[in-house]
Amino acid sequence: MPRPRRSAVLTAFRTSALLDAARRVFGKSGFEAATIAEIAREAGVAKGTVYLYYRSKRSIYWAALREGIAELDARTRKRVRRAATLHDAIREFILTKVEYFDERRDFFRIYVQELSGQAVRPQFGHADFKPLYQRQLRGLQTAVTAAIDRGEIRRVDASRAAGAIVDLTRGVVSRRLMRRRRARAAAEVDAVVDLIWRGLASKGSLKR
Amino acid sequence: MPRPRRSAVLTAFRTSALLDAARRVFGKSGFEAATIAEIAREAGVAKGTVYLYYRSKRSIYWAALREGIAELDARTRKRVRRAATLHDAIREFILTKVEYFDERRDFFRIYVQELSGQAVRPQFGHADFKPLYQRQLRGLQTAVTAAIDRGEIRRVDASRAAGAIVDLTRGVVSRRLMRRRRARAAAEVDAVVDLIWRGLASKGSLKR
Amino acid sequence: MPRPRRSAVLTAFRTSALLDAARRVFGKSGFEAATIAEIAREAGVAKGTVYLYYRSKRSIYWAALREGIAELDARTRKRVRRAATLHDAIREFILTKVEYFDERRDFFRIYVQELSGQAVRPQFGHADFKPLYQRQLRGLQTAVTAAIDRGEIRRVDASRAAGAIVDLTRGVVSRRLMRRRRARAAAEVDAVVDLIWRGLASKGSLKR
Amino acid sequence: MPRPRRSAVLTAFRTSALLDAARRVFGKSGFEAATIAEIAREAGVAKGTVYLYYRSKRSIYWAALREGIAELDARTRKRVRRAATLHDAIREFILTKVEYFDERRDFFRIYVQELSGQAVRPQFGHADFKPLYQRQLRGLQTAVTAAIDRGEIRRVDASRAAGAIVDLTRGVVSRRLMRRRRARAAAEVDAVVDLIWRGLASKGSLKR
DNA sequence: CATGAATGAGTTTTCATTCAT
DNA sequence: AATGAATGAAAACTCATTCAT
Repeated sequence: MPRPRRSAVLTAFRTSALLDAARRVFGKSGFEAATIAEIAREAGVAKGTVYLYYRSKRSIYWAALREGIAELDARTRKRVRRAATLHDAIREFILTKVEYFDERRDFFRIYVQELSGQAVRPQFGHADFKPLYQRQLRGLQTAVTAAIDRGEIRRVDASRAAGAIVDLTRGVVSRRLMRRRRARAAAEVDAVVDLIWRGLASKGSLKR
Repeated sequence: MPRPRRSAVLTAFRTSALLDAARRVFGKSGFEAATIAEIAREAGVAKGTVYLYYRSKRSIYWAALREGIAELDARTRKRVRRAATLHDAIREFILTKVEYFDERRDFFRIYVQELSGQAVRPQFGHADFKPLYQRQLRGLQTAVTAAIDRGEIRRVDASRAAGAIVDLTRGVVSRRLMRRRRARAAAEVDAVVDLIWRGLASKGSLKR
Repeated sequence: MPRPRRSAVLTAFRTSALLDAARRVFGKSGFEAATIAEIAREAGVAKGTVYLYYRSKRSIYWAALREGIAELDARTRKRVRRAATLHDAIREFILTKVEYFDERRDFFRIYVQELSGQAVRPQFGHADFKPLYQRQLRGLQTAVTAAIDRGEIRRVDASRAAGAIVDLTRGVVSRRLMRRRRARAAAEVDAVVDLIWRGLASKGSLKR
Repeated sequence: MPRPRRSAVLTAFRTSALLDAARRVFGKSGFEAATIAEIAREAGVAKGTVYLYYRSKRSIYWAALREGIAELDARTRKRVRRAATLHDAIREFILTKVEYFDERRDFFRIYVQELSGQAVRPQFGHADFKPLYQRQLRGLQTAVTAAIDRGEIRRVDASRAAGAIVDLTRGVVSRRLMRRRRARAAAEVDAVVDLIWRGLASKGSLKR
């Protein structure tokens, strides 16, 4: 295996600096209001240089988004995989995201806006984005189905359950980031996990 | 004091046509990408006419948003007020929104983007918007607290419960609108109400 | 002689109100920044009405300018005519203008800007304007020539002398209007008349 | 700290071309009627390029004005400083301006309009402009005062005398530029200097 | 590879002027 | 005659993208 040519190292270096900068700038201003000039300045390069690595403003935006999602996805999968029960899997799922976005607030701004955009204008999103996002849903769905089969929880629509977990996760993260002082992550996560867990696991019919 | 405009009717007519057009255009493209020219064309008037009724692009955007939210809020309050139990209140809450946004997909796009924006950049957004949105949360919170006092549900953090209801509602609506063919609203709503209800009402500790 | 038809009265009334308003508004903002809407509002009529009396923004501007100049010209001629000597004629000339513009500051703004414009872009001014303005110069020139013939003053270039009188007049008025508190007109005028008079009347050669 | 622009030469070149163009265009049309597009065309660059060097239409206007005034001021001071007597100082003062504006007619248009604007709406105008202009007046005033002290001229109000010199200068320049064929500068200047000099220097009382 | 000057399409907003009522 | 709603041309300014150095 040839060691990377100088240019590969350089490329990796620039790419990383540019994506960092992009995340900050898009996170601060949103896609439209962000400018290539600002990203370049933030990354410490000239404007033209951005175009040596990315074809367009959109494309650096997608790249930043994709990288963040991929990283988040990787972390999530790693931690969820270790969970022995669905309960723990859900807890790890939510906790991973809460912790990740606590670290990367800027990225959350991009992520959530894009997610809303997706929800709302499916035709627009980048082809790469939806699958990455859907994989999460499918992962949860599979876990839920397995738990049903194991008798851990009652028979629920696995797809809807997965959706609900995702929705509640987003809600927790959103509200955390809106507050100036953030509560301990574990406490907040446990509360929402408790809610969803009762929702999934309680059997029989409840008095309304 | 200027005598009244020749025709309040005309103003109402134009205003309404412009807000309709604004909703469609902002819904399709988002705030930044939308153009006044397109809104004008869509409303069947000349560009300058828009400025006879609204001072700026932002202001017609807010007007469209405000009108939609006010209408949604009114409908929601009316139906929730009639509900005898928290269970029914939650059901009506969600159902009202599902039905409203089924009718007004365009508006959902604006609404959800703005909501995400709020979550993410609270300093932006119009002053009018947050209160209108927070009122919802407080309404739910009050209902939850009352239900706890009546012993309908277990002791939960009312604020978190309200947040969860809002999050799940948004999720349901989002996913409905993403699908080409929409399921019956009632079925979908019942499923999510069931989930949240069990989450709130199930007492004792559950095996994990 | 038929008495004026109603419409003639009305026309006179409107015209006068419009010119007053125009003077104020053009005086306050200059030609470009002034708007027909503001003139109409100031005159207490609707925008469209302005166009019943004047064909265009330029034309109401010219009308306001012309009226002011004509009035100023009339006053000046009347007072200058009475003067027995050139010295008095000059004094009356300057005094009339100082007094007139003390009364009508707004008009001075229009007048002086237009005069500068004329000086600078002769091709632009309205055809009516230059003659009105030149008549002043010729009047002074004639008076100077007569004074030379009478031996009141030394032989000077009458045209240049007339120009100098006009220039100094403008300067006095300008500086008066720039100051918050205005000195007595007579004192200021006498000072400048003294200067110009010595300039014109002193004979022989002076040590330099 | 950004390293110096690649080429200060380029900046100087563009700046100069743009100011030249600005002078021509503002001179032709006045501030309001001039357009950035026309300035750009005149300078042989694209519209956007203007904004690389100046932040706004106003700012290129001020820059053109300031440059012209500064140059004129420098020339004037240099030549006036050399004059041994007030008579010569006045002559040099007027002559410098006549010659300068003979070269730069376009600039005169801007200059005189701005001066009128100042006279008439002091609150507008750029902060830099008034001092630059007032310095002239003060310079003349000082020279007049000194001449009085030396007994060169009679006791006159120095401030008024300075004003008169400025007014007459403007008049001479104006009238020169209005004519198609211009007389020799010296002849015209001498005539007006003679006038003002007699005005200032003639002692005793003159028959009126 | 990197730069940053140049470009010009595209957007918001204003306002003189028209014309149906 | 009067109105004022509607029009759309025009202008300042921004910024993604290109390309000569």
